[in-house]
Amino acid sequence: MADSRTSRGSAKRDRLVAAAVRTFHEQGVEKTRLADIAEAAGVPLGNVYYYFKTKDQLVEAALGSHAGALAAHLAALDALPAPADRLKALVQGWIDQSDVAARFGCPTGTLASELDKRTDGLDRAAADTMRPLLDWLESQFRALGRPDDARDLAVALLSAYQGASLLTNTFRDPALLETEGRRLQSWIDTLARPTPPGA
Amino acid sequence: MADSRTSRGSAKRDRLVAAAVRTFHEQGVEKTRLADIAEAAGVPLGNVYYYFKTKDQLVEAALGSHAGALAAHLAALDALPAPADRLKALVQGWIDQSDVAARFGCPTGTLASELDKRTDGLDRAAADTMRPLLDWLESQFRALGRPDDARDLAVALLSAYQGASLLTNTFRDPALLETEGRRLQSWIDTLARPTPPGA
DNA sequence: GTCTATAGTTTGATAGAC
DNA sequence: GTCTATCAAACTATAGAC
Repeated sequence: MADSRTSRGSAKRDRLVAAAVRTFHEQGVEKTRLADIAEAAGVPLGNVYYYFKTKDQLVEAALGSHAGALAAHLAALDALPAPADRLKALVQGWIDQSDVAARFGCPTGTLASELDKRTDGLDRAAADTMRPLLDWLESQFRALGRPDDARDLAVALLSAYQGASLLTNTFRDPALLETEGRRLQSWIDTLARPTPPGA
Repeated sequence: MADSRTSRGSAKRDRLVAAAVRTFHEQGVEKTRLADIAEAAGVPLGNVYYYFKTKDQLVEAALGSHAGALAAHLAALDALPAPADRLKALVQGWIDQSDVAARFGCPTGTLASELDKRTDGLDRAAADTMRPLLDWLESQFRALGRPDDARDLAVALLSAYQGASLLTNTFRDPALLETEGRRLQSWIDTLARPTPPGA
């Protein structure tokens, strides 16, 4: 029968990756045991090793999943005609996820923060996952008529989100991210005109 | 001879706390073994348990150390006459630490991010460490003539720093935090006048 | 390809001599 | 108060039957 194989593996492999993404987000990489992922995916522990030789390979697969979801989301936003609307829609997505952020933080950000502590090759992988978003933001600010400081504004916007996610998580208060998100949306509106960047 | 006892213990205990703060920052809590802290403090492993019954007690002590250092720093900033100068001096301190942030992130922020993943009591302790800073920021914005949105501006400023630290760490690039810090300093300057918040 | 059982390590914590 | 030796639990990873 027609199974749902991807280019890299089976449906069971996909279940394992999805379970890894979810469990790493909720518990962190270090506190997550392979048995947790196996259980979440409904797969016996020993069988995990048929698809992933090491725990690190599951971390890499989780990063790849994040990168794919991000690329798909940005492609959807590109359908909007105005760059300011694209940026504000992105921020709206963050606001809509504020409850998740309050409980577990930003999925990509908390993963990056944890991987940054490592000294093996995986500490640079987080940067590769986040760079496309930063590049996309920069291109939007450029289209918005801010070619000179587009990169700085991209860093400022992504920083504001990552920091607000951290505070929202630490204080378990979704309102922090919601308020900051609305502030960022009106800040984006002011940027179309050549006024100093602000919020 | 006169030893340097604190209210809670001996000089050796202080060395252990200092080593814990440093090692947790550089390696993260989960990846740090008690043997790492013992070695960094020059104390045999078994002796650690005379001062701290569990690893979690060392985490609590590290949080307390962060809280104390923060309180001392804010008290020093209070000597400055103008609230805008206090805020900009705080940001300057962040800029001056950008090299450390590039390598290990914000000491308090990365610790909070990691503790947020826990479900025991320690996940709320990070909030207690960060709240005094948020309260201090709020009082500064209030003194700056922004009583209505002082709390939101405090969240915005601390978020910007925490997020910039995360990006700086992820991309191993101190320039990100430096540029964002300067942007925040000029943003603070614009806030004294009743213009919309921005940077 | 799938799964059970278990080997091999690591590590938090303790016992007990000094 | 200090330190060595070691236990017990947890966890990654593998062997090998099916």
